[in-house]
Amino acid sequence: MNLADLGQLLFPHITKTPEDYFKLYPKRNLPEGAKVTRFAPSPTGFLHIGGLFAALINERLAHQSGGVFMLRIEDTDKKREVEDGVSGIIDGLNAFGIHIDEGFVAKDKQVGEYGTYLQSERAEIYQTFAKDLLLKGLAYPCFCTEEEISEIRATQEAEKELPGYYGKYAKCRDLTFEQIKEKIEQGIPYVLRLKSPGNSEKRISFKDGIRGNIEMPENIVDIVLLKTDGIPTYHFAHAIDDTLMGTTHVIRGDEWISSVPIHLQLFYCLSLKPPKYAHIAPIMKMDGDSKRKLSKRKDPEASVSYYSEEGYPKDGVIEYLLNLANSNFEDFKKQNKNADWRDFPLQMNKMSNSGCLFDLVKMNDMCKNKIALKSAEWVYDEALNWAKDYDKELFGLLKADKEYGVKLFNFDRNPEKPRKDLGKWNEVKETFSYMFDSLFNPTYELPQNLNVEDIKKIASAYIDRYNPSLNKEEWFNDLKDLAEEVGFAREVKEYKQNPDSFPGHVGDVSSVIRVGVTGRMKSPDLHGILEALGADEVKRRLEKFVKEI
RNA sequence: GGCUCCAUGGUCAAGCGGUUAAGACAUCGCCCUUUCACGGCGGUAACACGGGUUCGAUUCCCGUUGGAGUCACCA
Repeated sequence: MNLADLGQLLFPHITKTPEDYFKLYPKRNLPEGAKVTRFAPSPTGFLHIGGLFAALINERLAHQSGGVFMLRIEDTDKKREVEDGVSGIIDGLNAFGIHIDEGFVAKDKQVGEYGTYLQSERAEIYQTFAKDLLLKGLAYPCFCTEEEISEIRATQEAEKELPGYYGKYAKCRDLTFEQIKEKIEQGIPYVLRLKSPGNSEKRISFKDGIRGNIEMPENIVDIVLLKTDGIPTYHFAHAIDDTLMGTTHVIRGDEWISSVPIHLQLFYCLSLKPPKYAHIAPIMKMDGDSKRKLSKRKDPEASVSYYSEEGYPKDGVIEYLLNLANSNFEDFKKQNKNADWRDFPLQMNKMSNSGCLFDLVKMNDMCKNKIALKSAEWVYDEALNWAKDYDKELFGLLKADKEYGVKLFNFDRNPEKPRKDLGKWNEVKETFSYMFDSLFNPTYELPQNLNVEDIKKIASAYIDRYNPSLNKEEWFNDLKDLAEEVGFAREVKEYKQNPDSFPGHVGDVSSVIRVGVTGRMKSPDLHGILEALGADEVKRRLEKFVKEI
């Protein structure tokens, strides 16, 4: 068969050659060792936490080495496409501080010299390379229908043979030019397949950046290069794009690991140098008593939008992910308490190669530590910013009085003994509900060791007694005076020595006031709370308390 | 089922032939303390199993078992 004729028949519109594209996209001028990486999602509008994880690893490795991190959109499957599926992904990445150098940086904005970074707009490029393969006798059109393919599959399954289009099953491999021409003229749809030079006896090996050496049988399947619509499959697009874009390291989910033989073969057939590969283990969750990948459909926490909605501090999420990637991240944080996560030297070879369970409890703890170390102003700003999108009521409350808001977040906030009661912003409202009149709806959890008479007596006595001008020590001394006046022990120690001589001690007195004012037995620094609330409000609340219990 | 990867406490994990088998989260107890939180101290808890190799295996090899991924004109 004359391959040139075939090329003309199948690709009459392709006039360029691969060489033209190599000239168009020259080699990058980057320092030695700089990594060029990419995150290449389909535009489904959904950013999976595993996707964020992969993007983070790629971004870190690129930027740590003075390289480039790209965002390419793999929209070669029309069925999966969602309207405006790109924004959700970019917004997610941006929200978590993943900086994109090249490719899509916003919904309709691409930057970089190696574009377009939208695969559906690169059809001509892929077809040029496909034609080249065809001309070299390494590709052929296949007219098999879906039914024929599944029949082949069925017999292979019955015979316990390797499934796929190859060897004797590859019926279209040996079509003559005339047969092809006739089918084309009849308008029968076809795909372009690779004429795999693979040998099932041979094995290939490669070095995975995370998993080390891996050995697998060579690919022998005549995989689809171009689909019926002329758009490439992932495999083919990967080989072309990552070559032209100068990707040095392909770091992706480990569901791709079994496709590596295909990819290596593709590079071989195209006479191109393959990139280095690294495969990231998926993030799992417990389902009954087996592990499984976090699922988009079943698990709300699979989506990064979940973390935004819940109000997890962005850096807390990223740091948890970094900790999952390299467990020595925690040591680094211990030594560099306030360091930015970008200062941590991430190492690819320290990544785990089996999927880990996503531990929301641990992440929450990391977030608590994160928030505990920040200033009250920062907490106020972040909480406000979260509330703006997710809690209108809280937003109104915080917005109305910044000074008051900052004061709340400042309770017990000192650098030596930071209070850790907030892990995410959606906990703010409940945590501080008693600090806002409109949210204050107490059920009064009473101290079990006191009788109601005493509680009423103490609360009543304090109604007109609170003096906001007292400092903390003076204020507490006054509480001790009050304790004494109602027959309680002035000091806790005193009470513990003679528990039978007193109905309670000064701590119980403060408990009564705490419950009266906040409705609960537990709270941060009571002196601060009273001060923030103000004498009038304290009085009002205690009056209400005495009346209602 | 074929191919591939993985296997240390409940979870994330150090460990690379000789260790009292780190650390963090969770959990329990004690201390500190006007409550809570923080903090301090301590406890419970692990090398899947069976064979080798070796003076010696958590560590190396082989099997078994278990788990995960993948076998599309989806990425």
